[in-house]
Amino acid sequence: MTDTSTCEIKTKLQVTCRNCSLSDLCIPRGLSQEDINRIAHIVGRRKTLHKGDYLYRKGDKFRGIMAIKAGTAKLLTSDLHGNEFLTGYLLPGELLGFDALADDQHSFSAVALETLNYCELPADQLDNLCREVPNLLRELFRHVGETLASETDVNVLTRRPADERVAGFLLNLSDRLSRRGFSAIDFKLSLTRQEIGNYLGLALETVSRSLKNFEDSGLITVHNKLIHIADMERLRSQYGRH
Amino acid sequence: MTDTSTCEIKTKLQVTCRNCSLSDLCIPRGLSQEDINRIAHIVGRRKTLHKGDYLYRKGDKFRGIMAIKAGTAKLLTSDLHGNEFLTGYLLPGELLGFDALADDQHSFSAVALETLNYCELPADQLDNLCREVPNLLRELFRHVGETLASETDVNVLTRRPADERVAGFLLNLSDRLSRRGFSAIDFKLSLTRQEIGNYLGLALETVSRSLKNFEDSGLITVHNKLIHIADMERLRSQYGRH
DNA sequence: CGGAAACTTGAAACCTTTCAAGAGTCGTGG
DNA sequence: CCACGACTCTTGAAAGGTTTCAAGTTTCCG
Repeated sequence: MTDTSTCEIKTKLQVTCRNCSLSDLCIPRGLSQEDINRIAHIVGRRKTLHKGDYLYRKGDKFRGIMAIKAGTAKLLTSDLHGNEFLTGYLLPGELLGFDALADDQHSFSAVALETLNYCELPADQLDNLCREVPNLLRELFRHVGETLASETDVNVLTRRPADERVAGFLLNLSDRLSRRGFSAIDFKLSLTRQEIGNYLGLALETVSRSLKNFEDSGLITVHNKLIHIADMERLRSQYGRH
Repeated sequence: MTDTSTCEIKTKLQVTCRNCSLSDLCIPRGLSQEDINRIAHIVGRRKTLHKGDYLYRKGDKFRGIMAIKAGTAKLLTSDLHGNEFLTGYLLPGELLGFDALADDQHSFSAVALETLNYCELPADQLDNLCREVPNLLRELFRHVGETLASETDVNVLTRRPADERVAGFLLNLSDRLSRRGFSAIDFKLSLTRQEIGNYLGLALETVSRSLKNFEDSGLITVHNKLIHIADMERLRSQYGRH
């Protein structure tokens, strides 16, 4: 019993932004300790979802900005003909919800790719909070800007040949993971080949073949969803874009 | 002499947001008359550029948000290999500069495609102005959201076949023009086939062929850069996405 | 363990690009 | 005002990369 309650206290403590291991990564970067405290009691407690659960659905009213604490998510949208498009892949520490900024309702659906933890900055308190914490506004804008930039990256990437797209995808992932404290050379893809292909505008078979190419060239090793980057230098120089 | 000075006064009056013919379209939408007045004296006077002039260059420090009053502009970026990418095409009444939000320096270059008029909301006054005019903040966020949404649109579009991409480009243009009071069925492309192709991830010859296809099908007529949409219904139903 | 889903691999089909040549458009200067 | 040259656009044919189709293998999960 005491064990359980200790555990509960720990969990509660973890909920606050101040103690969050991701505090440098999601919103609070660039905010003072005082700022963070003020945000902490407004950010909702951490919530948990499971694989396939929706964080929100296309058309939903904007509820707030969400920060992924653990797990990954994908963003989906579709056109009239029923074609589905995977428009985003979110990692722990990344923010989502900006797709509702234009008209207050989401243009994407967000789906958990595995068990997922997140917390939320409620929309109805954003205004007040921004007034109280001036730096928060700048941080939010910066995040939207990053979202915009990453959208452009994919945009530019999909005008390149298949191998470059897949390599760009791996390098982008590697970069984002390492910035968040994960390994830059060993990671697991939560997306299927089909989903990666959808994201990059390629057939799933082409993704498979590109990965094979890289493996044959000694750039990476692939074990199903597990990727190991064996020669980052060469991968970058052959296929890198920045 | 009196004539000239009258003309000058007119020009000066036109400079303020209050009298701007685009007031419903750029920032002030959703702002009260009072709000607009407060913005008006901060927005710089209208500036003029000519074809090929830069509004800003990739790497430039963020100076502020710009609103195009007359003329069009393109957004360019490039990768390490020197490949250039056209990532945007801006019409009168549209805002640009958001590509500097992430790290305070522009990730695109913005180039005038013809004689261009614009005004500017200076970066160093954005904070103060947002404090004074609470609705402005929401408007700005809404605009960033729209920029994000249109980026996604292109993203999704470039995963479709060539004809659909070109049709989507025309429909998008038609829609944006009509929302700004221009004809939805007769308009001039300021971009070359090469640039359209770059924007859509197609060879310039493919753009030319797609336009030819539409013309042969009676959907549009083309006279060099002049486009006339002859059968909007069919164009939409065959190639539309929303 | 068994079935469904995911992945790999090969070959043919298809769409888009590339290459090439000619026609049209535009701006400038004689 | 016409001519010239540069740039843009069109059009055809061949080349090339990616997709589709198909079949077999592996992985995952109940």
